[in-house]
Amino acid sequence: MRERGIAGVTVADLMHAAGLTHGGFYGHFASKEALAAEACTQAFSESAERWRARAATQPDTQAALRTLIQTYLSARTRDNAGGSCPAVALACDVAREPMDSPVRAAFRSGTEQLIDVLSSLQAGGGSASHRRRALAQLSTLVGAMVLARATYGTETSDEFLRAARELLARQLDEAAAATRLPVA
Amino acid sequence: MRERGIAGVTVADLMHAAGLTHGGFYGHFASKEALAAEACTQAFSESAERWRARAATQPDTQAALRTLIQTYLSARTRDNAGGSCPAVALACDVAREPMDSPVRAAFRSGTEQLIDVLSSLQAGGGSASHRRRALAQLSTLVGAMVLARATYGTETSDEFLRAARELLARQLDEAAAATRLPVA
DNA sequence: TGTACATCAGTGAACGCGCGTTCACTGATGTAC
DNA sequence: TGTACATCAGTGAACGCGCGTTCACTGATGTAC
Repeated sequence: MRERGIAGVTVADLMHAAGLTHGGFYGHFASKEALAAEACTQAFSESAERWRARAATQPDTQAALRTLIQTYLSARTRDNAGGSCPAVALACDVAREPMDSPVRAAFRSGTEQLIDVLSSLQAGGGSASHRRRALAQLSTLVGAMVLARATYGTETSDEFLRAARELLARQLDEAAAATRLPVA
Repeated sequence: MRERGIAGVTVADLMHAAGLTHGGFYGHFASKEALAAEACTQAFSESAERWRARAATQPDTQAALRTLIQTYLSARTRDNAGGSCPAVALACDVAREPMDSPVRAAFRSGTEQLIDVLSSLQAGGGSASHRRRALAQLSTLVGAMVLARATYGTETSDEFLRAARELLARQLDEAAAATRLPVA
């Protein structure tokens, strides 16, 4: 679903992939929409968990954040739409869902999870500033990936990833410098 | 089409909006896909032209860039999906199009137009650095807008816009300072 | 252990709907005489 | 000016297809006696 979008996956496809026939679907889910919402929730949880797990292997939060950025904005992630961040894959779909859609709700809380993980990796400053930086970083991450995917196959695609990586890295350098020399 | 996505608009809708019946569509376009490509091209041109026109009313490129960022990342733009940046509205759709799709090609060259306008508003450094900064800025702009639209109706939606605005503004301040005091 | 029955996940044909596309036709417009 | 004809944008019924959803049915599993 992350790869092809919600509308791009049919109930028959899904059931076939599960080794079943399409008729049995409604024994498991009330509707395709209900499944989409659950899939969305799960994809975000998995993503957030993976971020946390990878961060735990790093010496400090700064290194963790840098690694996350490098991994996220890689050609490998770009080319693997099916297994990567649901925020990128589903954001546009969700933006067009009706306001009361369960998929929308799932996206909302999923996004908050990612923001929380990113916030927890910020250094220096209070929690409000952590959240602000996390939101800005997530925007850049998601934007660069969306644009890199849309321009896939061109040089510009790689350039988007590289430019965003550099921007975020430079920003971290400056934040680190500011922490070491406060108000200097 | 920007508002509802390519698949979200039917040929009958379009023709009805034009005051005609759906049958006549194929007298104007070879297929729905052909129309989508043309609409994409036009939307990007219009967007780039509007950016250029607004920039021309500003005292300098720095002011123009700041104005562009403030206007782009406003609640007004977020709520007006139909009339705003096609990069945001169509990126996800395009990412799922086949590689040889005419819509993809239109998106590609449209994106280059926006990059060129943004590049032309950068101050200091060479053209390679201008392009790099433009790419990073566009990533942040698009990402923040996509996420703000997907989380529409929550406080987080506004926070995305604000955080991205602040990030980009701070970045411009630093670039300006670096230009005034080079290698100081 | 053996038999009858209830349960229920899964089956696959069928339904209804909406969409992109086609096509025979219409009727207004412009042109040739 | 008037008449016959060609052109062609637009019409709207129809087609084919794919999809979400329903439903009567099957057949394996577990339970009660």
